[in-house]
Amino acid sequence: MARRDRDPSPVVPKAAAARLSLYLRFLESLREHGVPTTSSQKLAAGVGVTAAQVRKDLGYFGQFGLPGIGYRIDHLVDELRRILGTDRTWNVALVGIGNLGSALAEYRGFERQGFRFVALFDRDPAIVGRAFGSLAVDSIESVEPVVRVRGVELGIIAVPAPAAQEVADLLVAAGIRGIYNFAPAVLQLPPQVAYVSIDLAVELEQLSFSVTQQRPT
Amino acid sequence: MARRDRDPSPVVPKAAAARLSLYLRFLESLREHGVPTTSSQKLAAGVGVTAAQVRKDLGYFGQFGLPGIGYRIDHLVDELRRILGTDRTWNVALVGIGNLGSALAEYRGFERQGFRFVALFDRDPAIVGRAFGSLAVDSIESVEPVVRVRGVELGIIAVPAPAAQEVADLLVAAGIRGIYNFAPAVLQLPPQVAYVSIDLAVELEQLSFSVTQQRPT
DNA sequence: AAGTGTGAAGGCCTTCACAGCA
DNA sequence: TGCTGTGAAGGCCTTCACACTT
Repeated sequence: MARRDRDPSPVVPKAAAARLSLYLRFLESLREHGVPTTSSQKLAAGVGVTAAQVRKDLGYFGQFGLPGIGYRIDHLVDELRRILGTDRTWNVALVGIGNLGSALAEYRGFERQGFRFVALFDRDPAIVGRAFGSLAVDSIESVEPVVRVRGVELGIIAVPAPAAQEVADLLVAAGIRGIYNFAPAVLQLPPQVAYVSIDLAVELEQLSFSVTQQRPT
Repeated sequence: MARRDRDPSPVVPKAAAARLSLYLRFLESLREHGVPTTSSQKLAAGVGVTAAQVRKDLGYFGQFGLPGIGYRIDHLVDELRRILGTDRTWNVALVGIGNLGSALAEYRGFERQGFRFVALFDRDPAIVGRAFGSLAVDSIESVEPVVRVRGVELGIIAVPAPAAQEVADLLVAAGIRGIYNFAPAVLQLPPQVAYVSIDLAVELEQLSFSVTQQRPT
């Protein structure tokens, strides 16, 4: 007996989605140089993949190219932004204003892509109240009301590993929709909350592994 | 006609190597709690993969388990460190002492895994000379001699995107063996130089993509 | 009885190759 | 002619299943 609604939306390989951001970065830099169109070949060379892969990846989301011509950069940039969800502004909260958190709070790269910090939290009373630009650090106690009032949708966790799960639970309880975790810990989250995790030391270990194996990544 | 030396060393899936670090983190935390042994099942639950995957991944590097018992944690930690190359200390140089670079210079997580900063560089005269712990920031001009004299093997790039390739070239010319890049740029490097790249904003875009698709990563 | 190590099967992702369009 | 879009083929990675070990 056939099941209805089996796999309702197009299945996009996770790896393909990850490359979309790289394509977008490269297209933006081309646009800054006034280039009007490009090809899958040039795009591929710019981000270090094959031309077939570029076409296949874009093909999961629609038809954006012109046979014989290539891709109109303005158009493809708009489409990629829409697909990635960065054609709008996201309200972001940052929890943990230590070394890494402070740097993230001042990092300009997020804002450029449509991510805006609207709340900063820390547990340490010596840090609560400190100002970053026009934003003041709030106490971790006030996560729930602040997240709701300011319409925070994404949370960034930059606290020590032992506190990470607890912070994640707070953010989830406050209704956050996605978590970006820098703590070296694996978080347990409900399936409806999106999750991206980066462990800076793990990545560095991958480098020492590559060097040790005498093989470039 | 058969080719000699075809594929001389065991082929390890890249993804498998990446998980080794996660296994190591989890094992270290178990050890801190005084646990003497564990199983592929428990290890898998701790890092969010399947037990078969754990056994397969470890199987690429040797036989570390005891049938009926599991894995001796002390032993497996030592083996993983050896495999990942973190059973020794690595001398690391950090280039670009802005917000992110400053945070990385003070981040304790690297040292804990055997990575030691022995040189800091920046182009800005206002930053050169500033001290981080016992380390002073050197001018970018002195990369080559400093890298050679202090035996730097790995370089971390935390400069703006337009300067990243130039900095990478300097590090390569100085004889560095691996580069960890935080700049939102794709670097061209000779094949013998290992390469790991993280774009913090790209990862955040993956989060907004997941939320937009209403699908957890 | 419990749990590893591993060939075989399966599935997903990448590469190939070319029809079709500008 | 140049380049995209896309089925088909190929390859890599994951999952399965069980022989084997303690």
